[in-house]
Amino acid sequence: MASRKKPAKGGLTHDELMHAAVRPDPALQRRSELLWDDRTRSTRGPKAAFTPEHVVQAAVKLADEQGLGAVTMQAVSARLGFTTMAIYRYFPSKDALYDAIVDAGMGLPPRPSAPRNGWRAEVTRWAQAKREMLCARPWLAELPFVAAPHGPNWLAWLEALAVPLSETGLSAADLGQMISVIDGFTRGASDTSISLARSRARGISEREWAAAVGADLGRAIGDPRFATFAAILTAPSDGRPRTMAESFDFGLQRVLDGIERYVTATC
Amino acid sequence: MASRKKPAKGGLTHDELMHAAVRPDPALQRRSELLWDDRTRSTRGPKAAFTPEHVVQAAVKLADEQGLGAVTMQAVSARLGFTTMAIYRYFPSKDALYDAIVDAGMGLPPRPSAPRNGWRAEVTRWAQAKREMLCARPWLAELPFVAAPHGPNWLAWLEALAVPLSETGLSAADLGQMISVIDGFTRGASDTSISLARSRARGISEREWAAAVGADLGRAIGDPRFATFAAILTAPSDGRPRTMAESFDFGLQRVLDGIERYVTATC
DNA sequence: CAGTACAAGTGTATGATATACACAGTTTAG
DNA sequence: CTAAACTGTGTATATCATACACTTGTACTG
Repeated sequence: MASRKKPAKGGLTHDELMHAAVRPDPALQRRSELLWDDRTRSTRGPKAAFTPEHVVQAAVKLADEQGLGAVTMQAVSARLGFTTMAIYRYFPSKDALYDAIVDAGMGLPPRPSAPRNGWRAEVTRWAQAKREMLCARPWLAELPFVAAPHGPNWLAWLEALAVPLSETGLSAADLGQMISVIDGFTRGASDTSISLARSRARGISEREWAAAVGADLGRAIGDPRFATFAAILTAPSDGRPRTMAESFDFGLQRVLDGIERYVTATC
Repeated sequence: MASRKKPAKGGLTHDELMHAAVRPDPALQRRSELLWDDRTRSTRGPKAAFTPEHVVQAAVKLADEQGLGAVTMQAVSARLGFTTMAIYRYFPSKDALYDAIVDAGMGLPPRPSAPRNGWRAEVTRWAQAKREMLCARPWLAELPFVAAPHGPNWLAWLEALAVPLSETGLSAADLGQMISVIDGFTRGASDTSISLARSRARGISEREWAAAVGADLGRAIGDPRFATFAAILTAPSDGRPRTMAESFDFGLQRVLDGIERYVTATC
């Protein structure tokens, strides 16, 4: 019973987070190490029939094909042709396996485009790629993303964003802020598309999904509590309907406008 | 086995979503109705010992105190003093209960401030309030938010954002876009704070949490693959460390700058 | 007023799941 | 050669969601 009612705006600063170097508690430490360590194989005992990598791949495939719910220890081991408990030789718990498939599922970010087009174009490419990655693996968003240890692929995505952003000439502190802004926007603004992708993976058609969401939103129409929002919903289209990808790009450009203004004012 | 590999950028437009009025599939429809219907009590049979509202409150309290994992049908019913199966008289499944606690957990948005301060100030207030709400109930972000039916509180938050935004004079279509931008940013940019809040609810101290995350990020330092990002991490502080709330506000102002620029250019 | 149809809470059963634990077989350091 | 260390297996347990049948209470119907 660990009830805490304190508001979450404690005094923790960005610096304190960024520069923390203390050893974390052993359990988390262990989970993190599984993402990084070389799994140096000690010599004795029988050769392992497979590697943690195989386990992760099997789990990712299951999640891709049948959703995160299908990723059970039994299903993963069956997929590998072994009994349930065999997996525990490679991952100490299901949570540890989840950590691993989060990082593996993210994959690597796209390579920077050959002739550098300026930071805005590169950042746009990055955000689109990240959004597409999230939509291609909608189960990633079902996991408590940020809570999981940040593995190598995770860092690779951040690096791929940091590189073009650095061209702006902003200070390191400001760059850190802008990374948060862009990454946060990208994740948050992809949610609806992710939801659609998840439904699709479950065999629900786009039409059915839109009908369900539309019906929910439609409850606002006629309800005086939601008059303004309803007016936005029911307004006649302005003639150029947008796909979700186009909507995302539109929003992204607004965000980048804001960043650009800061860059111009600062540098 | 419903494997789909198609990229998620299908042709679904914002309009098609917004104006969908078809009836959704019956299961989803049922779940949605539980959030809205008046639960008109039919006359026969014994009086119900409690109401769905009681169930939801018990579940929310459990989640607040011990995390989402503590919300089991058994725990909720025990909290109400009844046997496990009693709950099924009120909610047909755990998913339906989850839908209900998502909406209940969001609560109502803050009332608009008495003297209108202009859309920017109001939107800022809104985003801060939403962020604080998410941090106060970090378990909300563990649920597949957007996938759940959108209940009355959900719509109330959207309405509370739509009202000040309408002052900008943007078209309905653009307003819809801006709502997505702001809401998406707010959710995405709160993730780190939410993660911290969740750890705190589990009894992990701020210091321990920072140590764990810091250790993960610290792996980038010295690794040539993440040189740029590492440089940002290790750069000396610029003298004014920021709390997470302050970081959020900074990012929010950049986003609003971008929106403002569009407003100025358009209206 | 009688009785019956329906509703509410209960008890028990089932199947899925994570994971602890002890075991048997395997390989190699010493 | 032998024992230590490791591998996969089999079995057991605890926790859940949830189906189903049952008992009891209530108020509408005749």
